[in-house]
Amino acid sequence: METVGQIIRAKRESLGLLLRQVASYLDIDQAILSKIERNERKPTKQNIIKLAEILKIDEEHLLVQFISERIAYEIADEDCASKVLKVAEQKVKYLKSNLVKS
Amino acid sequence: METVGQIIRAKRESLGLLLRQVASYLDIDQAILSKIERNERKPTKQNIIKLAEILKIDEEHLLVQFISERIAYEIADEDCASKVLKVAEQKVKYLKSNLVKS
DNA sequence: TTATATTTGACAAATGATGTCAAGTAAAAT
DNA sequence: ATTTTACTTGACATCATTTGTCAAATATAA
Repeated sequence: METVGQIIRAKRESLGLLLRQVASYLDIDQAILSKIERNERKPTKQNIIKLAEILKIDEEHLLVQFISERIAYEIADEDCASKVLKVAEQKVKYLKSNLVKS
Repeated sequence: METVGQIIRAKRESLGLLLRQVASYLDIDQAILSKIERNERKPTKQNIIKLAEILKIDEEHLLVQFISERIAYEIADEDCASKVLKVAEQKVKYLKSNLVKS
């Protein structure tokens, strides 16, 4: 299963872009991008949005991969991980139905 | 839908326990427990485990409520929340199948 | 070798999590 | 109506995590 870092690196290389080019577009140091691609650092949501732009990846798809990856790591060590996700879905539905406009 | 804070407060009151009694068992200030019960602070996982003990709540049930609540708040504002949870489930399965013993 | 690209680790700043404390409020008992 | 008891509130401290910078080390390619 491909990680977000792997997706990014593969796409960046296939486009022939350098770390420093992409990093400068994201306005971060290339060291950080290098670490993001090797799963040593986690990108911010803004990083993901910019990366989707410059690498021509569907933004929602990349965001879904990113957030679900974060959640998966959060709960992978719990016995009840699967139950947690089911209950979370119910809670999300409940929260969305009661969302107040900011 | 009941929050973890509400579950805890209801159970504590039904057992006739005081904030300071339960807080001392958790080894935290009663101010924190008061805030936890009113969803102003988030309990730690250890808090939850101790709370399940002293309040005679099934530990796994309370943990599931706690973790899923955290996740639900994390993603409730995303359009793709439901998709995120589905993908997260796949990723969890993948991670669990590759878990290395510590 | 030289130049270019990437990786690594030490460090710093900002943010968030976690807790203490004491003063404030509310409710109940005397 | 005072006093006591329980709870709430907000200012503050401490510590961990996140997020970033930078320069040296390494690897790759000319």
